[in-house]
Amino acid sequence: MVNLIKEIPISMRGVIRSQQLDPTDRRILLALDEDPRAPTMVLAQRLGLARGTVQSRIERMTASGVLRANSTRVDPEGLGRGVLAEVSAELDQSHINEAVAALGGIPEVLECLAPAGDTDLLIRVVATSPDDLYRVSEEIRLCPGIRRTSTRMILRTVIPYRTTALLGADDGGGAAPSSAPPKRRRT
Amino acid sequence: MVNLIKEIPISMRGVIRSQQLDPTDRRILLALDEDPRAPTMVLAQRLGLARGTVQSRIERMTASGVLRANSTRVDPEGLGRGVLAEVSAELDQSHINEAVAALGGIPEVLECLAPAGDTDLLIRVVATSPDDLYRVSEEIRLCPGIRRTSTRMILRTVIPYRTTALLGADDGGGAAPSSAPPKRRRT
DNA sequence: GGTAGAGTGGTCAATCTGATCAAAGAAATT
DNA sequence: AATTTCTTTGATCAGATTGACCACTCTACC
Repeated sequence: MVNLIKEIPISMRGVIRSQQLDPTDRRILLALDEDPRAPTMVLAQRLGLARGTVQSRIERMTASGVLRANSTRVDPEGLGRGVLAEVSAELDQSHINEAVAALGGIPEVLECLAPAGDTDLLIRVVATSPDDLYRVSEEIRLCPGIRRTSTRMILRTVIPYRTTALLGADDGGGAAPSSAPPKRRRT
Repeated sequence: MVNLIKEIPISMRGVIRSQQLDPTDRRILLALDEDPRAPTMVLAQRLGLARGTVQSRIERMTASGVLRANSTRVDPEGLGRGVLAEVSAELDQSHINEAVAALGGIPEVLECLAPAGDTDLLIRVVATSPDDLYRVSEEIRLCPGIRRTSTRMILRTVIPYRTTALLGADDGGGAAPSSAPPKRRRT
């Protein structure tokens, strides 16, 4: 087991994000779900906002990094990668950077997370077939710094990735959570 | 343990997708990473394609379901959900549909996968804090049909979700994998 | 009260759009 | 190989939209 927090310098999660989405941003994002390329004029009319507001909000969100690349919307199945799997990996402490760099060089590696607990990395991968998954898993296992891997194939996506419930959460403003414990009223 | 393949009717993965992205689609998607709302005129010029082609390709991809909702691009951290975790859950076979429906009703549940192996569901969740994560995990645990859960907090995103390597893979056409075993040449 | 930032509505020339068309090219079928 | 079907291309047009700019208003903060 290794401590990845200090050892891995490259991280999106470790970057302090200055932008929090306010209700207007979120309304805009929900509207963009209908048509991600809708003209700002149309969005403004639909949302009852000034056109300049919609424009500047979209620009700001785009510039701030709070939105991932558009290509993250692509279903890997559309690229012939119908098999999804999660690979757990234990790392060798002296080759952490090489391991991560090597993993980043494998196209089928979609994402790589460092969890608390009994494994060092959780790697989300895709493949064209179970046999191809074996190949990808081997490729991962042979990365420098990878000591041990375990592959778990995903049989079904029961609830596809979604954020609309978070965006639509009625929580009054900024980043306050909608599902926080209710405030106690004085009685 | 339960067999989720037959029991869960609602699934995106189970739907047969007719659209496979060809090299032109993929070039367009890579160009859209620079600016997801770039005018088709500009994209066409950059890609050396007719404007009508870009337009019809984007329309086709949009209509086919091969792209997820735009809101999936949102980093939950921008919504105050800075804590990410994976919850493993074992299900009670007689309440599977209720379990899934209940999970779908929890805004912090981003995604729900059914893996092969020793657990029934892998649930990706977010929360505002570790304490909030405890609350979310409890909410999940109390869903009908959930028999046992285990929560693993993600400490760091080592490689953020990305598909560009798959899109940019030089594999000649359609959905053929670029990292498939090389064809044996006759010698 | 003063200041800074955000939102509003308006303006303008340039750019873009959706829709349509005919022709050419590419792919699929017979 | 010939035929059919599909896709791409380039062109056209009136209307829509854009980026940039402006003055004004509103809101939040000091």
